[in-house]
Amino acid sequence: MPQLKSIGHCLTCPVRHQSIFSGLPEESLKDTIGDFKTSIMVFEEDEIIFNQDSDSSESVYTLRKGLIKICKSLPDGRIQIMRVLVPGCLFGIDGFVGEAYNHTARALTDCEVCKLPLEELSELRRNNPEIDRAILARFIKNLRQTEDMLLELGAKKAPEKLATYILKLSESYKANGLKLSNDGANLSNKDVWHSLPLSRSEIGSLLGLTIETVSRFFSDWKRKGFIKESKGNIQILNAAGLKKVACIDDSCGK
Amino acid sequence: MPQLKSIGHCLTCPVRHQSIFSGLPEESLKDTIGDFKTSIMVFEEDEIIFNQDSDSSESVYTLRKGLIKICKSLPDGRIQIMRVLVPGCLFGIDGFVGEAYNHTARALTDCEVCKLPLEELSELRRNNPEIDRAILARFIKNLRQTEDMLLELGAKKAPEKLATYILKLSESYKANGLKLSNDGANLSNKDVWHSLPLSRSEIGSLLGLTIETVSRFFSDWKRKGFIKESKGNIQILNAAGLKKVACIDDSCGK
DNA sequence: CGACCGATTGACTATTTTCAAGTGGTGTGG
DNA sequence: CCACACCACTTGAAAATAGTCAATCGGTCG
Repeated sequence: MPQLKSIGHCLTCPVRHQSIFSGLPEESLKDTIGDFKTSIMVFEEDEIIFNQDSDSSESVYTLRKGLIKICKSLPDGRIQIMRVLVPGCLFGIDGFVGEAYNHTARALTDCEVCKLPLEELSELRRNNPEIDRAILARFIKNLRQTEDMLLELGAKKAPEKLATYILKLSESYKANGLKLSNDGANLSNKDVWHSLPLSRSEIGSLLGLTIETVSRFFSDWKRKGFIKESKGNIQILNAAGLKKVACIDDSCGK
Repeated sequence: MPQLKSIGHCLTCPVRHQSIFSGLPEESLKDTIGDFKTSIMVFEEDEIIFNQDSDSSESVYTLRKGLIKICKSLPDGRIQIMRVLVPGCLFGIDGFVGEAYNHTARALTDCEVCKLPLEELSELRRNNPEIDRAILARFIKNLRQTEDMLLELGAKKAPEKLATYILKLSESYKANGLKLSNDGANLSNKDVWHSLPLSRSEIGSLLGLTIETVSRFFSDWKRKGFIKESKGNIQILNAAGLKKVACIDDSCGK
């Protein structure tokens, strides 16, 4: 069951510097959003934060801890994952037009979420150009990512989609300096492992493929020495090889 | 060649009531945006309004006349159409973060476009809650449509995609009361024809299919009496049949 | 130990693409 | 006015791609 953990305090928020309030200097933070009350909620793995169609959108959320998947589904039950949220992500921004959410948010791992009442955030936005810009920027980034994904799904073949996914995953780890989990002993410092946030079946659901297709190409690339995998972590051994498969630059069969 | 036609006048704009200024009452329109200069530009079929990556975004556009396709492409030349704009649509809103556009806008037919300098629109937005809301609402609608499309491309099979496309096209004609072109003589008043804005190849590019696949299912449905086609116009004879194929409600194999 | 679950693998099938040939309408030039 | 080229679309046959079904592996947990 989702649970209210506490009232949020922006000053001590673990994702303060990734949040939409990151543009505000420490000293004005309190004045600006001092009386702005947010609820920290805790969700367990697989619990739903909000639901496509059925939930009406009265809140906007920021992910503090854990991972969340944003999904849509067809009447017969097929599921498409639209994107995966990492700590700092703003979501549920659909709400600004005050209808139902257009998608479902579901906890991929146990997680912690900061819930912002839509009304108050709107006002905050009106009075703070910084915050307004931050929200808008996220909006646009979100739209761009969704468009990029549309190209992936519409134009690419299975191996291209998969290779692109692995490479982008790795990119995003590098960019955010996220946890690179070394699982112990005999690693050179050039060995960079990334934890795979999604199961095979979820990767399939993200890329419009079946679990078997995902598995086959991964196996293939392991045999070819492109990647290595161990306990939910993945290592890219031959990025150039993957890039050639992925069709992300001119190295693909132009 | 794209050509400057004239300076825009919002009061006499053909899409004034679909535009982001539609919320402003006639009398305040002049005061609010009186000194706000826009350029009306004319593009011929297939000309590019702006280009993915190469063009930096300094303007936002409203389509006044004609149709535009928003596309992205892969390095090897494959093209994905993201959406098709109809008169009144705002586009190029990427620009609010001031980077390159994330996609290419290309004239599907000869068309007329109103170009709004980004700077001025931003200011206008700051000072007019109405306009701000209108822009935000379009943003969200755009994001939702893109997400919906992601589900179409990721989760559906060819016939489902195609049937959905035809049905949605018909819906949007009904919703907007757009031109239903009767091509002449012996039509009962129940015969509603919709002009098909896209060629077979473009439909394929929108749905991630080849031209042949599109053609085959259309032929199939003509034989089955689901649809009829004549000179670029299409008529739905059996919506229920198409819906069953489309997987848009519970009638699909749940 | 045994049950369970995610992942892998193989064999087969279905779907979609590719390649190639043909159709039909439109417009141009002789 | 006809012949011709051109273009979008259609159709068929073969090939590639991805999905389905089923058996199996390997790890984890009670």
